[in-house]
Amino acid sequence: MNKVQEVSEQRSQTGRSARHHDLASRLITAAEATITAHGLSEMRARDLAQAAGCSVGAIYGVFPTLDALVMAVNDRTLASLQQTLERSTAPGAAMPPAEKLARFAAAYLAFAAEHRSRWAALFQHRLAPGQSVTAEYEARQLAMLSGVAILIGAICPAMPAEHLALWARTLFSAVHGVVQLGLEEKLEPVPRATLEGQLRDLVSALAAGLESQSGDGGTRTE
Amino acid sequence: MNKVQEVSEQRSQTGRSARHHDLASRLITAAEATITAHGLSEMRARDLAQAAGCSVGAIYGVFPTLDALVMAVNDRTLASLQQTLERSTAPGAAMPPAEKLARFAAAYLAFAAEHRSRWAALFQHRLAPGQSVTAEYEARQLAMLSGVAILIGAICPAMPAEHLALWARTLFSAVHGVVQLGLEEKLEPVPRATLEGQLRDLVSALAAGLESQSGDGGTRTE
DNA sequence: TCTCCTTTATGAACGTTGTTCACAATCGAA
DNA sequence: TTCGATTGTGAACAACGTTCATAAAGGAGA
Repeated sequence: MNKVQEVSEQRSQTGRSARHHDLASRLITAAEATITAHGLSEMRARDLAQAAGCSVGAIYGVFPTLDALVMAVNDRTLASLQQTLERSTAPGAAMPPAEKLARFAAAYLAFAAEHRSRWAALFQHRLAPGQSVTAEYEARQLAMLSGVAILIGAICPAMPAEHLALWARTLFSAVHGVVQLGLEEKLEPVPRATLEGQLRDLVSALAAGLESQSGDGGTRTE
Repeated sequence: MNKVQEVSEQRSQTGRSARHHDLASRLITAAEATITAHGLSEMRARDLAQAAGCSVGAIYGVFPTLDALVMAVNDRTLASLQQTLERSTAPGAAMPPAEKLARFAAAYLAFAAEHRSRWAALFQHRLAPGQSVTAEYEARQLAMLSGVAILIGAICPAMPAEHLALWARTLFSAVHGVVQLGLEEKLEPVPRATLEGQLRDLVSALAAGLESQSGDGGTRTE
């Protein structure tokens, strides 16, 4: 980047980069709307261009690929999910940690069910080989996991940090699995109330198991 | 179907239907090989036709859609998975049921890791709206779940059958979730040994939790 | 074996993708 | 205003799943 470009970017508030950012924003909004309404598989470059009020080619001046646009939507979705989960554990409230975990799981199910398509897009979308995920995206994932780790730490105060991190991943993954296979339509769909019960039982059984083996605490790697 | 066709089908062992079946078999094999080698997303009609020694159009004389061919491959994969899981629990051997569950989970991980693409295809592939899954497919899913239910029943003899079925689904889903998010490459991939540890801990914690609350046994649906 | 009609195979063509590119419009600095 | 670089345009491109007019093949009756 040469000096002329640098200066111009700092000066013009309504210049190139602002328009750039506006178009990006409109495209993300359009993509999000499409995914919400009809799912990731119905997202089309030409439709997005029309919805965002630009030409097809303009998309590629902002995003290198439609996949990058999907990732931008996924970034937003993950941010929303993270906020929802964070609030669900009611950080201020006095409550048994096991109960907080149960609410966490319930909140995950609620989010997945209420924003099904956007949530599904988080997992349907596979990134091209060699490509990695946004730093923000990774940070949010870690934030969600560390929230769970804190709750588990409240149940097992003696557990070392690395084990807490692993258990957090395990518990999160287990909850995710129940939600995913539960909402999957490949087999007969499980009723929402049944899924809630499954999650409650899963979390309480895990919490009980964690308490009872709180001493050696698992995660052995022989 | 008229009477002439009926008779001819019974007579000719190397006639129409046999060739039909042969081509279907070759196509499934080709599709399976492609998925194994390069993943579901690299499967192409023209490549399959070349590999199976037929024209592109001939595919559609055997399968209504490429999706149907994928489902045929998935049927095979699920059959293989079911067999693997069935054997993993060593039905004859005397062993604590919790240990059998642990081996079940380990076998699931091993299958997913060793046949990654074919296993992934089971979940990547979404069936068209209104379409359902093969009867065999559903039967195999139920068989896997009932295998888990039996093991859980050995841990909680007092638990009623419907609760066993639900718990089987929960445990299976939880294990699946750990494996799926563990093998996912969206975040840094978790080492295989760590995943094995996670699954061991998950299963033993769940088993402990199940034993301790064996009385009321959960799955409440208020 | 020959004939005839039904059934099946063929691969060019079709419609729809994501992506690119020659060209035109636009923008910002002088 | 003028000019050079940047950005927007939409027709064109390649690749995809699927279809269809046409050719080939198959089996039943003579």
